[in-house]
Amino acid sequence: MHDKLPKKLLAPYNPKETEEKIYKLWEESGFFNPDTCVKKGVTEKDAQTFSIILPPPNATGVLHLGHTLEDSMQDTMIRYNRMRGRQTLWLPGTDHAAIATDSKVTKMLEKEGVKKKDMGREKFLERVDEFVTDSRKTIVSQLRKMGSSLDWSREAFTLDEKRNLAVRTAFKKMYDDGLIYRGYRIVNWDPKGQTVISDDEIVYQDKKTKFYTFKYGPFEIGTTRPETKFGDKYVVMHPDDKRYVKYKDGQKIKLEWINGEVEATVIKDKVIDMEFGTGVMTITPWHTAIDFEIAERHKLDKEQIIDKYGKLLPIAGEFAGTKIDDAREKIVEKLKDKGLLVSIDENYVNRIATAERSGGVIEPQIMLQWFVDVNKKIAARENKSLKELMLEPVRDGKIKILPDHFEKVYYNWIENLHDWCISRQIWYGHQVPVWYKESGVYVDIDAPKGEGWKQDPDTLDTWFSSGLWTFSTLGWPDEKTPDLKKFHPTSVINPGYEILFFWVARMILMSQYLLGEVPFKTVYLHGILRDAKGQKFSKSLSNGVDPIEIIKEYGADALRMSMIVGIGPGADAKFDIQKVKAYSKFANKLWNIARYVFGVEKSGELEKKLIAEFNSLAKEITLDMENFRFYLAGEKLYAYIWHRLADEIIEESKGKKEYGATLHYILENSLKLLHPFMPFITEEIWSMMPGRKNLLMIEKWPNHVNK
RNA sequence: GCGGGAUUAGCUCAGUUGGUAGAGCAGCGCUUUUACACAGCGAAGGUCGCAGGUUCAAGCCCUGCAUCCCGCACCA
Repeated sequence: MHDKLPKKLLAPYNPKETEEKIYKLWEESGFFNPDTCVKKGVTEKDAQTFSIILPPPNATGVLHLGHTLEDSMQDTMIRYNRMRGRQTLWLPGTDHAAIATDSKVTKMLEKEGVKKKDMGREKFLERVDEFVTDSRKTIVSQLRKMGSSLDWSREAFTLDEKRNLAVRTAFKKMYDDGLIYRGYRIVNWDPKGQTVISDDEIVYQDKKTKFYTFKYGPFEIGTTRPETKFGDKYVVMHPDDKRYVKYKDGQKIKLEWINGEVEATVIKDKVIDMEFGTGVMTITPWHTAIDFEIAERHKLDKEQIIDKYGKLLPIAGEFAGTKIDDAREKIVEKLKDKGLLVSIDENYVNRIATAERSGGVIEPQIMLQWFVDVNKKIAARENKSLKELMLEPVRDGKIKILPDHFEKVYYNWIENLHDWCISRQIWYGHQVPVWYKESGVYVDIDAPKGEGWKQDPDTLDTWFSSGLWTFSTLGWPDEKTPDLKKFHPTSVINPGYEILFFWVARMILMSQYLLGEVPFKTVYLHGILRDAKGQKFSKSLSNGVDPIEIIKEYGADALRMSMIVGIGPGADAKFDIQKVKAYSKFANKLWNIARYVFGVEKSGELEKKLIAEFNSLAKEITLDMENFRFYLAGEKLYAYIWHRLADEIIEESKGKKEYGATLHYILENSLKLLHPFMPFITEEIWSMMPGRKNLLMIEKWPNHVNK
């Protein structure tokens, strides 16, 4: 009975021999490109569209296991929708990831003993480009190994020429509308990375810090940072604090301080917490955000104490030029000698702000930077602010966030949102499209004509360009491209929840403002993939797993299934190789089912009961697919194919010839339902099926379940 | 402080609108009877964190509590 069967079907399933070959077949068919599908009559010209823009992986290195979670999910959606006959586009790209890449290459150079500054901007950028080109190649090849049916003809990069034009156009428009401004604000300065970063790029760490209490004239003040206290000449308390009623707002008091006598001014402000410490504090407006606000409110002087490198300025007198960490104890010593030290609390826990990328301790500074105003009313958008433009589509359901509790998290974030600092003092990225000449400032898409104009050396926050991603990839700023009309707003975006604010929010901002429409209809968030112990994958733990190694051993299909089944939307997942193993066994099971069924003659009537049972399963699965319940659909298919079809239906059919047609029917349609999940093996079996014409990837999803 | 989540079999996790608890892995017994030992059959294993409430019916809804996790925030 095995005479007619292909030889390879007689051996256990071997994904290694199959997957590369199959991917090539798909790619050569051109069906990853929706235009080709229409041209070749696979998809109707006026069919509904379905589009996903791939969250562009950072071009800082290779893909890790976490990416495969995303790839599996999206390819499953894409393949399902393609089979449903929709014009389906999955657009690939990579992210230049400005700060991350800049600091990575800087570190590589340091290892070689080369200093970035000696190299110069141009040479450094050449070196970064080399590195990035390499990374991008690796990433693309990894995406192919996962079986991702991405339309490579549309591949984009967040820092290529087209995207740069989009960035400059967006900047210019926002500047003209008064949404982008340049100003002196208190910003997060990273002394280690020598750049400003946004609020979202800060990581807070709890750290035991000494909490000092000093005598300050008639008051006692608390601080964790004595080294900032040189310039303190305002002493602030709550207007309702009964302990200090005899001191009046504006009253001047002479007192002895670190470097001699100073004249302090009493300020009354409600921001003070009477319960904390002594209820009195002095302020350092240049280096603390809240102090800055108090100073603004009361129009007080602001003095810089610490420079860009974390060293004390001449205002510190004898301590000038000392690094702040070295100065601290010495200053405390001096105050102690002067009899001004009251107490030291050794167990105080402070929240230290550090830079996400460099790890440097943030030193707030007042600096001239570029900002996006999130509160300004925009005439062209019905006088709504960017904040409102971000809130509205989620509030009124134009954008659905899954799982939906993240909608609350999103609102909470927007309510606390401050102006977005977009300029960075690094070299790699989109350079700010602003030119200066003496007192002249020129903002435009292209450089001004004439001599002597110098471009702003700063680059833009990487998320500024990522914010444009859903439409900059489809042709914008050219608003008439067929792609933009057809595929925007996109159907789904599928990032991890950790970039809901960084990215998803910024895309909504940009799209709402620049296009007046949402960037996507559904945000399907996924969780973080952790190791078997529940730890994050990280280099310092060296617990990384190379997805390519897993694919080599178990096949991409098995890896994909393990990334989908049992992982609910937004849920973190622990990676266990046992799960991959289990699905590689499932692949083999399917292989054996095919061997058996292909050996049975396709005869007899369809068994009504079995067909009805299968069709109702297909219907259920279709519903699950439409409602983003892939984790359920995959599990149901697994259970049906193994424990119903193989264990029961096939067993009962043995020795009964009339089951042939039924078995063929069920197998054929099971392959279709399973294809979005396990594309390689299903396509391979399909290719061996007698009488098959097309690739499985463009077969129609079982019809009878369509409404 | 504000906000969100988790708590289900030894482990990892599902459980779609409330209707007699599920999977994978591990583990136990049997089976080498061929589509498949990358297998089959069978058994075992859960007071669904705790305490109330709503309901004919609750893992699922409501209230409170406990433990853990994660965001956000200008406590010096």
